[in-house]
Amino acid sequence: MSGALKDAIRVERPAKTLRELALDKVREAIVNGYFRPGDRLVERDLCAQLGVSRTVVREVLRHLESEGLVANLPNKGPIVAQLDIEEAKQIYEIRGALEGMAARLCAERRSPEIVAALEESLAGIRNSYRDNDMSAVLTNTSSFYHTLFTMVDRNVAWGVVNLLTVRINHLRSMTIKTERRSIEGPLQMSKIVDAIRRGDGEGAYQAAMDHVAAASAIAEAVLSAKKPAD
Amino acid sequence: MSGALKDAIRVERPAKTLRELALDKVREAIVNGYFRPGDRLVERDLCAQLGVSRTVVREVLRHLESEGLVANLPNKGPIVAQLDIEEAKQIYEIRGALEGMAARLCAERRSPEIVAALEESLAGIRNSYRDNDMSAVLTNTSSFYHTLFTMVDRNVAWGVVNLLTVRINHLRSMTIKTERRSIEGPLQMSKIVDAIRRGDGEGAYQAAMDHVAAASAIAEAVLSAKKPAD
DNA sequence: AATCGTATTATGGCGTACCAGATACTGTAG
DNA sequence: CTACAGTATCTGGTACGCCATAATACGATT
Repeated sequence: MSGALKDAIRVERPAKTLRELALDKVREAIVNGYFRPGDRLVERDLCAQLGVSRTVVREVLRHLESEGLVANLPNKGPIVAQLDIEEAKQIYEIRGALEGMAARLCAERRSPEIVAALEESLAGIRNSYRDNDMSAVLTNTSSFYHTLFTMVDRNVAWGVVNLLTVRINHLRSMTIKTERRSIEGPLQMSKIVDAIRRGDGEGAYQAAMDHVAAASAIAEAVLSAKKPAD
Repeated sequence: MSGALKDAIRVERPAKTLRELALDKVREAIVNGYFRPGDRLVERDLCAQLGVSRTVVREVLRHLESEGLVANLPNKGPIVAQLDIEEAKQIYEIRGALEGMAARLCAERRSPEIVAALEESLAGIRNSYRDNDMSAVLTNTSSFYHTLFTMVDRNVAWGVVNLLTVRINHLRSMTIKTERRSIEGPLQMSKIVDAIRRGDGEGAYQAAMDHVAAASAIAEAVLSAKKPAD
């Protein structure tokens, strides 16, 4: 049997280790608010809730810690990381720089496939907004940026953006619910696509920056309006 | 006792857990080449070498995995991550974008303190080159960028850059050994400082981009010259 | 009654032992 | 000399136990 083909019939295994499953569960639980920022994450409780051993739980906590989703208080143990407004702004800023970079690269490549793929994602976002399916808005937005990065083979930058994005996920879900966002969001994204279509690197860069800047502004408003009420 | 002062007399403790110590050890061992890319990291061997239990070793390996220093082959276990040239280029590119951003912010702030701090680091680099102390070159370079980011309160971006940098550390130690680098490197960095001094945001951005672009080019040359000989 | 010391509890940090499943290695029988 | 079975190796995962520390509750002493 010669190399290239032997993968074709390879039996697909679950392949996910228990640890990875647990990791996803806990991350999701944090991201979608089941665990609130500041909540303590007691190892033995998590063992019970997840139905896995402490070893696995601890590895998961370590992993989330290095993702910035969990903070570890010395002698007190892990808690869900608090997101302060300053940090959130920085994350948006970084995303702007990287997404702008990717957008510029897409524009410079002048490939119709990229434009097509982006427009498909964009259509998905519009549909999700129309259907009021906010969770779908998030995943489609994610896929929009995913294509933006991967079409120009920037998987590392995409990884970084992803890593940062989970930390502000609850902010994201709040910003997209803002009234004007349902109109302005897709509009700004279509400006990115337009610039890419005309091969306007600088324009694409600016449009991408503008989009996250807008998101950042909304997030800041939301966050500063909420913290005092805490 | 009123809040702001109570930290002043706080007694500080060692606070480092065994896990953190082990993490640093292993990371350093990978970064400075004691473990080579592709080497298997057998858990029980590490236990013996580090003198700690498997629990700790496993958590450390998970952590390094999420840092990208260690890769995990399913059912075969962890190995030291291989750095392919494509990934290295992407990392340099991201650093360029972020360091350029930070440099621009520094320039726009027009603060003499920033310039002073940067020049001090730069002097340190020059001295280290003069003394042929390559390890000191690396730490001083690191401190140069550290000030670049932290002086404008961009600690998140600094974290990202740091995370990425460890992955290309052996490349860094090769690029700085290049003949011309000892002259051109500091020269390019002084251009960044100059632009910041004149408050030229765009110039600082470009200078920072140029610097990493040069590093990237050298790294690519080094890497592609070495891989075939492998 | 206020304060101080002590016991208890909760929890993380760490270690050990064990088992199951996958893989790599090896020696032997045909 | 090959095929196959057995074995060693290693990770993935689990269970359990011990110790240190922090917080809290409680009780004693002045």
